[in-house]
Amino acid sequence: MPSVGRVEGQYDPHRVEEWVKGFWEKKHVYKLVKEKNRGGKRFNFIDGPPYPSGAVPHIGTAWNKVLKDAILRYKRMRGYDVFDRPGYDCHGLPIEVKVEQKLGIRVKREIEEKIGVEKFIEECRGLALRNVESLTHWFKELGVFMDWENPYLTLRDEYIEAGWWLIKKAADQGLLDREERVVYWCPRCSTTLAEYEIEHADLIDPSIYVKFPVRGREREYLLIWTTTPWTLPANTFIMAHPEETYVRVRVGGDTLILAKARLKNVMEEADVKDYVVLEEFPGEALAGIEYDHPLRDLVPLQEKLSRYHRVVMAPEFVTMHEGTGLVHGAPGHGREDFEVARREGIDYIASPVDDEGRFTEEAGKYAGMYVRKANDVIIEDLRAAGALFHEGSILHKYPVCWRCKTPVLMRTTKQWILRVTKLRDKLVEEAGKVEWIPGWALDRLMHMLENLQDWVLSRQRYWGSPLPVWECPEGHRVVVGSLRELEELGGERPKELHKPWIDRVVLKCPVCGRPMRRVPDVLDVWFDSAIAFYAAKGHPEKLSIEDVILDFIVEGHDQTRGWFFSLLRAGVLGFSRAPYRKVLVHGFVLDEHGREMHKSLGNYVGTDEAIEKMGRDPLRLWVLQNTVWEDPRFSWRWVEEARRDLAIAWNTFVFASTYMSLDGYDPSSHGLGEAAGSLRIEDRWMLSRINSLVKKVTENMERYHVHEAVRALRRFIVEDVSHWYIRLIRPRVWVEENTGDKLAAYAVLYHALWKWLLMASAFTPFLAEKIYQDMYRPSLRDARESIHLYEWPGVDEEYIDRELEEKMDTIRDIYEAVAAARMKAGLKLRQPVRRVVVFTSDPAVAEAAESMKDLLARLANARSIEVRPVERLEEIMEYSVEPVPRSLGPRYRKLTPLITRYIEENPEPVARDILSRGEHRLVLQGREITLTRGDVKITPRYIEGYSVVEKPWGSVAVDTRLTEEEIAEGAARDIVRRIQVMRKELGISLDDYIDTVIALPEKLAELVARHRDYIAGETRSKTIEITTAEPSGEAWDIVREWEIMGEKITIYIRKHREE
RNA sequence: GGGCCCGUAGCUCAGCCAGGUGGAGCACCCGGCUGAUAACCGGGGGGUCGGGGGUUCAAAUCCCCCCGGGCCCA
Repeated sequence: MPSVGRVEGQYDPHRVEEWVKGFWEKKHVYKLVKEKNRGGKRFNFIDGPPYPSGAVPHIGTAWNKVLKDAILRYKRMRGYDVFDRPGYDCHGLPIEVKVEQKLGIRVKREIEEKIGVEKFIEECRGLALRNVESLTHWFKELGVFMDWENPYLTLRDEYIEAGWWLIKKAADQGLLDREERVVYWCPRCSTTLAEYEIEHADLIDPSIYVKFPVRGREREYLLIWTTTPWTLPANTFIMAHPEETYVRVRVGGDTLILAKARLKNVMEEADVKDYVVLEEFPGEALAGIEYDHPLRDLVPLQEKLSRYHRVVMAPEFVTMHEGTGLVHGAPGHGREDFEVARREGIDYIASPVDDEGRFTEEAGKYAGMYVRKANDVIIEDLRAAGALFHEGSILHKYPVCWRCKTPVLMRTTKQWILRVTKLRDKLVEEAGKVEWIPGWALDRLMHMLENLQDWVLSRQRYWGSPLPVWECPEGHRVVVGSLRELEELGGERPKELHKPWIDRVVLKCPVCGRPMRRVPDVLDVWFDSAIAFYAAKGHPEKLSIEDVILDFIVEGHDQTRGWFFSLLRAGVLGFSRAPYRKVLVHGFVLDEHGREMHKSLGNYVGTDEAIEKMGRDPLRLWVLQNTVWEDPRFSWRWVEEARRDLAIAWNTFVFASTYMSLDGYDPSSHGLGEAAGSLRIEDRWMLSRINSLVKKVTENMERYHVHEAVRALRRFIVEDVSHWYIRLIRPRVWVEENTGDKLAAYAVLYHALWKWLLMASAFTPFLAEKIYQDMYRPSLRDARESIHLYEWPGVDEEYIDRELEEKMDTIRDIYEAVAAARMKAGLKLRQPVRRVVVFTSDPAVAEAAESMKDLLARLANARSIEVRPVERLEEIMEYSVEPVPRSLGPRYRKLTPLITRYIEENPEPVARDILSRGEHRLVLQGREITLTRGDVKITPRYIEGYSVVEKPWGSVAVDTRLTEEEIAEGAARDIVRRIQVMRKELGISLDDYIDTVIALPEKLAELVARHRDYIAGETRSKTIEITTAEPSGEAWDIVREWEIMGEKITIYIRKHREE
């Protein structure tokens, strides 16, 4: 006959988790879980690939994976066949940089010169794969059930090939193009830098105001401000704001043009006090004004540029926060300038700077100078030309190379782009069809789509997917969509698709027949992850649309602009659809002060450390209970708190399983059906609560409010089960015989805990598994190998009784008042009292107290509960009344003492009349006297024998008058408790018997003796002696002195041995 | 500089969408309880609901501005 097994010992996460880990491994539980739903309804999910630059995941990454795990476990429990392949984003500069550091490479060209690309690539791959392996280890440690044997890796040939397909597809639509772009450039490393390779550092730079002479005007100048004098040789135009007001100002013999809003600041900075505003006019009026470059004689390039020199309107780039309101435009050195140049139809983009940051011949006098060093020379030349209005310096944030901290330059280069701007309307439409959780994620994305830029695909690096474009000397171009096409074009399949092997593949130009070589660029890593939605599964030609469109993804809110956005672009490019249906956004884990976690700040917490210190389930519980889309603050204290709550959950199961197994409880023969006739009100309450809980947790999981689901589960086990239900059923469980009453409690507890455990298995899978194996598995016929092979519990609507749940809340409230009233009276809960009176005029409270009288009496340890309307509170009140002579004296003069005495002798009627009617009339010495509120000071108090506590809905009074019988019972319970403490100290098992002697003074002995049988029963005493003398000199296991009701008593116990 | 999010007790957060007497847990102090006890129960101190303005009979809640923090971008 199956019966409930036993959960034992204190909750030790590491002990539990190590065991469970081994169990899952040995029994191949993940595989079994997958097989269970194979072929069922699909849940098409994909893991956003983390970047394997480190070996141990950040705690925020742990959250990311655990969140996915909880959701996928839930979906599997709901019967879905879940696609759960994880992935890694393996290419890119961060890995290249680490390898460069390892190999001692300082400049990019050393890669080819010293190491060779082949070796370099091998190193990059090695580093990526090692980190992939390590990260996978930690994700498994966290209990994340994903297909760790088959992750998708962006470095694999099949993956790269899948990417080629999309580029070909884009090219076929005319969306692949090549054009000049302004990029960040590190002059020391001779390379472009992406945004994420830029840091901002405090730097001191020149801050100069330069006068550009207006063509055809005498001593009239456009005044501009710049902190990068080295960009002046490439000046092409000047930008102004059409809607701002500008002024002509006379300074000395010069006329300067600048924005009115900046005038005061500029003059103050230049320390010019004498200036006269000649004219105000709108910025619009400046449009088209031509000027000459002050350095045109020194810089040959300026000959080419002079035809562009005029003022153009650029409201989006001209601010009134700094500068002069006239902005020097050098499209070769700035993105905004570049944009304006394009808009203005300027086709010559000057960028006279080489790879190492030196001026080229075009810059004339400055040729060969390192640009930042040329600043001083340029300033002197400006001064000599009479063009320098003011020179100062500025401390500002300036972008620097994250690797060598060199200030970066902006420089023009040719880059390959995807013209996604042409797809904007479709992107907007598709983004709107997706369900975003929370909704504001869509706002973010839409904002970005409004400012949509073309996608710069190419990078001049090594470790990346190769751009599949080949060109011949005639300028003919092919885009290769697959390896098959490569071979069809006369190429030989290389060893692998990375550089340098792919660069050796030479094709034959289909137009002119000449050899074609590959454009040496690699792809932006965002392109790699963008195609994961299909590339993780294979080449798109072999996939159906249902394979490709994801049901659900979840990542951090930084990915709105990252992965969510790039997936959307790739989805629309490749399939004219958003590639996902629902997107959940999660937050960032900050340190306990709300700052970002950084290794350099010393506030970094790794997953390894968190697991080691706190355990996996506590960590999981903590991360999962945080509001999904907000940024939680990490502190060890919170994880510790989560651990403590799990300990309470664990103890709940220890309690249940201990008694059930002791009694050989078999749920299959004494289940809820059998218990139906014996259910007490608290049982019906518990059944209602657990089903309400299942409903609530399910609803929240369906809308991906994981934190609400987790909080509800946590609250339920701690408060409803541990703190309340178990407390209520405890006495029933202590009964030795298998009464229907006890079995009903078992059935309910067993059932409720099982449903809870099933739900908890999605969130704290280790704890749930261990409890299942220890307690539930032995009790079930056809038990499954693992708890993770069960379905999500259903809701038994017929058990839900909202009214009962509300009533129980009221009972808890009343009970709190009773406890407070007892405390005021110094009556411990063990001491029975005659009665408790609930005074209320709230029908709901009265109804609850009335209908749950028995339960309330048990809780309150009262012989009876009475419910009365609140007016009758008066019956247990009395009033002390003091006359107020200051009020009486002036009115009644000599009568005052008599009135005073009257009041003191008749406090009750005086108080009642004044309180109820506002006055009390009396006749003294023939004179009618009316006492009102001001004449007396009334102090109400409760009569002796009651301790009363007030609540918003009424009052609760505990009758504190104890009879001898009640005192005797209290004493007996006191003694029972002492003996229990001693039993526990003795370390004997729950079902052992003892022998007991209680030695105590005569006056107590009689009282205690009345409850001799009760004491013996509760303490499992086979023999019990109540005596006033010391017992004979037999051997006792424990002897202890106690003080009860102010008297010394001595208790002797020993383990009972059968003769 | 822009977009989005967050700001409520010492700490972490609920309450806000659908306005109606500000809550929980933790921490602290006092008292109690104890056969799941590193637990639990009762009481206490603790709040300009980030600041200011507006709408309203009524604002933590709705609207506007500002400040601080986070993410993304410039």
